[in-house]
Amino acid sequence: MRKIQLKKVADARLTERFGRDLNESQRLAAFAPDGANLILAGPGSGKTRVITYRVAYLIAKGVPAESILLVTFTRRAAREMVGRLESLIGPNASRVWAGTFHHVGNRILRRAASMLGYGANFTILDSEDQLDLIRLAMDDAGLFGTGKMAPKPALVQHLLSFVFNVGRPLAEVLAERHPDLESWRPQLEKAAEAYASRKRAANSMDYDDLLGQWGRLIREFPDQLAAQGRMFHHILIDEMQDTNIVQVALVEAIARAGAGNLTAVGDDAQSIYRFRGANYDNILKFPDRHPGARLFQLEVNYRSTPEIVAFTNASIAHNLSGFPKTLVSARSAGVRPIAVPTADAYEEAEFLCQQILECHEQGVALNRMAVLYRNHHDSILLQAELVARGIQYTVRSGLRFFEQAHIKDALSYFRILVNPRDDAAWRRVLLLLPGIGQVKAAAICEHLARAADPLALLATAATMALVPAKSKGFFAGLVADLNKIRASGPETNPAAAIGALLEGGYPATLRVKYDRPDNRIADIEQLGVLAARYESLERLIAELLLAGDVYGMDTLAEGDSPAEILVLSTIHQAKGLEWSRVFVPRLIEDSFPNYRALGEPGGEDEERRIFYVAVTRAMDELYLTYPLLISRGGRGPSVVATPSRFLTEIDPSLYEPVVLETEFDVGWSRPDQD
DNA sequence: TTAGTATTCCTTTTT
DNA sequence: GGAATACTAA
Repeated sequence: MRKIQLKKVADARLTERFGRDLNESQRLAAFAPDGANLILAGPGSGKTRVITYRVAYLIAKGVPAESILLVTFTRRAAREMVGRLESLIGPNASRVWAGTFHHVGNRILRRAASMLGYGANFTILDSEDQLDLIRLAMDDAGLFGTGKMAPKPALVQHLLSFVFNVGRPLAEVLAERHPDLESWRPQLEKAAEAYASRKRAANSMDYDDLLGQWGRLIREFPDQLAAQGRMFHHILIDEMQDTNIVQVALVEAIARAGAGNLTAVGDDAQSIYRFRGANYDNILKFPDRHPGARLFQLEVNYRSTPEIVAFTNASIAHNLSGFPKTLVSARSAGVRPIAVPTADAYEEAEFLCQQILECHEQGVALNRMAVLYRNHHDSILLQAELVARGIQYTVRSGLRFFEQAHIKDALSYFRILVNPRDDAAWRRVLLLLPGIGQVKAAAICEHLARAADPLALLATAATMALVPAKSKGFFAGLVADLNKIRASGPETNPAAAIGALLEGGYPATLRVKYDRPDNRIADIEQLGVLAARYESLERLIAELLLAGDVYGMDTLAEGDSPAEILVLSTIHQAKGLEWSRVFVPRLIEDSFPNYRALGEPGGEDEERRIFYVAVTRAMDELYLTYPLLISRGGRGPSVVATPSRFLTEIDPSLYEPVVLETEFDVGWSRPDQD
């Protein structure tokens, strides 16, 4: 009785909050009954709010938190949802299964690994590791040394991943996207098999396997499917438009096996992950796949001014595919978006900095502004200018923290200890030793892979025979280092493992091999600080690899970014976020839309959706800049750039064109003294 | 076989 | 203007 009473109190408080925080259509969506629900939510329409309130509502109704699966697209989105949920319902929030598809897959597969022929200690391969194995697999399949130009490993990797994520046969994808590679098809198929078996032998999974093996689990083990159906009583999918066929098949199968409660949220106009198999048919055809599904539409934009909303509506209207829709701003009038041509990319960077400083003087904190670009490369010049002017910034694009060479080195030592069959990690560590190159490393790896316990085999005479004489000392050092790390008890204390690594021979290697060694060692020390938060090394490694949004140490250092840091981000990374002032640079043909993307079927529409995502991040002011001249990478003369079609196609009354006037205010030129 | 040098080919976006 | 690849000398 008492328990019911408590719940009622919580319920009443929640109901009050619902009434206060949600509008009518948001409330209807959040309170949607069981079954299949589709919530179409335009930018700024309170999508995140609706999902979190729905979860809170379900829990208040008595659904156990741990029986709710909330799949988001990025880890940042997951974290944000859990955070908001916590403020709504308290610590119960952390019991919800919230994370990316890959994240959830990882959690499930750790438990079920042995059923699928993996050890629970399997490693997750990042894209560089994958490339390593693909290269070897291509060699296995005889793609090299044929006298003909074989496709590049990176291309093959992308191709195989794409084939998996769209769930179509290689032959079909090849015919449609790479007819030039048709003649390589038999070898490519062989390479795909070799790659799969190499991964398996190394007890490793790539990102795709986290979905594929999960799929295999529920296909081949009906009791597992049933168990997951029972386990996930309610499934909510965020950013439905970015899911691919594999992901949707997974959750729909689980929902079908269980209670059938599936809520999908998204906006087809914001589908920007086609390159990895996302198909917005998943959202458009949701009603067909789930007859009787309820449809909710949120079309009031609380984020942006009417001027910005008018601009974004006009932009996306140029896409013929997708649901026609018109967002309405709930805000009072502001200023029109501003379009600024600059002489060249340097002037563009200068203008951005100047404008950012001006906004700052008007009282807008730096973290309420962001520069959002199409390509990571577009940020380089700007970064130089920001440094020159002493403006603090953080970059959310390019190399991720764990992808940096020295972090990968450190992780490889640990990966070996967690999963001694991890071929890619062995290779990396061995290549650090002087006198050992690709060939010797491969020989040693192959020798070790044959053993039941590769670590035990390491110090034997048979292994030493494979090591060239001049490397024997270094090799012994490696063995000692590994033993030392193992002795530090990394299973329970990952921070100690990093301490042990730093006391061994690796720092010396790092100093010889890389520039800025002190920074890199500091990075590894920072990794130790992060590691202290994890209960095991295995956990740390997996989390680091699935933490897609961790770019620099400042993000890693914890918490929200301080107020005085400007955000530089790719548009893809900016999804779901908002800023008072948004700057979109490099709006010229070839850059944005990306010329390569234009060559693909449906490419222009996809690029326009990316543009749409960028401009809909702005709350108050939107700046669009484009250089008139662009230099071709240092060499060759500058060429005249064409302003992006995404700008020129829009009714000029919807934005304000600005002409930059250069003030020649330089100290060394004083006409009066001539 | 490795390591250092020349050369080519780029370059989208992410889990 | 940078990284991955191919080439060449030791």
